[in-house]
Amino acid sequence: MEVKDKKTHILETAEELFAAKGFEAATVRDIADAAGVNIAMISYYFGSKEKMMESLFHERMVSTKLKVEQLLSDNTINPFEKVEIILDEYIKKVLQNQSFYKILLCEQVMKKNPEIIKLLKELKLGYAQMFSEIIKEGQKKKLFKKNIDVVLALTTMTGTVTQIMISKDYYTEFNNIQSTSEEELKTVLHTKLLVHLKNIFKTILGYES
Amino acid sequence: MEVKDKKTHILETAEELFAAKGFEAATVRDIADAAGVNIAMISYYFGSKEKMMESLFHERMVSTKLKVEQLLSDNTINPFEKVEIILDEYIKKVLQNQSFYKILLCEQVMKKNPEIIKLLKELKLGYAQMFSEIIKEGQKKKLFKKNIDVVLALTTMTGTVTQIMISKDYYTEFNNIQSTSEEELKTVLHTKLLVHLKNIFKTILGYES
DNA sequence: TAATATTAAACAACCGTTTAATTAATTCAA
DNA sequence: TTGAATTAATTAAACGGTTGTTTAATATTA
Repeated sequence: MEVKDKKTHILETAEELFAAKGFEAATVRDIADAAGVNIAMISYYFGSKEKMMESLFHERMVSTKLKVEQLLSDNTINPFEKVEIILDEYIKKVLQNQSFYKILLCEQVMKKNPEIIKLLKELKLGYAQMFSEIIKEGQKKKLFKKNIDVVLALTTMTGTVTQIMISKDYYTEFNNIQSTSEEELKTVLHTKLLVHLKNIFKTILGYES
Repeated sequence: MEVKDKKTHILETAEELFAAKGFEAATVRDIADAAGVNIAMISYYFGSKEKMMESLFHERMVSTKLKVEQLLSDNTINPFEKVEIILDEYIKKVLQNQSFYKILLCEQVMKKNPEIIKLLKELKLGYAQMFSEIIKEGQKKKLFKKNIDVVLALTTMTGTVTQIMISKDYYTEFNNIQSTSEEELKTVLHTKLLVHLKNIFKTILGYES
């Protein structure tokens, strides 16, 4: 196996264990064992356990921003369709990278690693700024109402999707669909969440289709 | 100081440290030092660090269920007003017990302690059941629409409020209100969240005031 | 006097990281 | 293409420090 593949493999293993046990409880021995490498390799490759976590965040967060930026400048799509695309992309991303978003959630609670909270702040404010411009565009075209709370709107999006992720077992149990496979459940949740959030955002934005 | 007061004091100190550092990172020495007691007192009073955590959850979760149960059986209040009360009470509770709800959030992610996830499951499903009955009542009176996804609705409530709690610094920064005190901010957030969620729930329930 | 509360010290186990030795891969003149 | 020289990768073992918990002695209260 190549060096880069090995680093990636360790990072993916660490991601799963951090999500399942938390950063502190997932020991470097756990991670090394699960990845099938020597303990010393983690310091050798990443410098430290903490820097490994930072590497993970860098790895996972670079790809996020690009798509929204190019979406923003597309004049052939109307503002609410842009919102729909953002909702769809976000739901997809969270459901397909649940481990990382679990880690992200806990990291937002603790705010312990300065490098990570810096990265997160940039991403969040940048995201809010871009979303804000879509809203402004919609307001100019008289499609959206005035005085929309951008952060509150995005909070409902991230909050709802994140919350479903960490409590999907209650969802299946309450709705008696425990038998469905993980992959099926993802599809169901994606569809349900998208319809749910679209309706909510129509209200938030004052948009009438 | 009485024994019960002392136990409560330790538990409150632990609560703050668990929320700030996480369960693993907050050591019994941290907690004992911060509470001004000997390390051995934690095992003496609670049995172990883990059981101390369980004590905290028992302590914080008993008071939650009662209010909603008596609300349910009150026939003088119409269904949407009941929903409004639930929203108001939940927002208040989270904003006033942020440390606990941060711990709760992380614990939902990890699902490590069986005793806690059992408690949580009971509470969540019970809550959903009661909320479901309010919705049924509203549907019978032709106030709410059919086919309402109860869990999804509650998810938006808990998700939005929880997410605001862990990212309120972005809220203040984006809206340029960093100068406001913590207590003022709570009031502002309570008001904003309540209006925001009321509108959302009108959509979700199909209720027209 | 008996039960309870509190303490400092010690316990074994585990933590993340480093070391020093060994193996594997790469480089490059012949 | 070969084979010595150099660099990189991998290992087991050890490092000092910290972890949650317990002990045995002392102080406090009933």
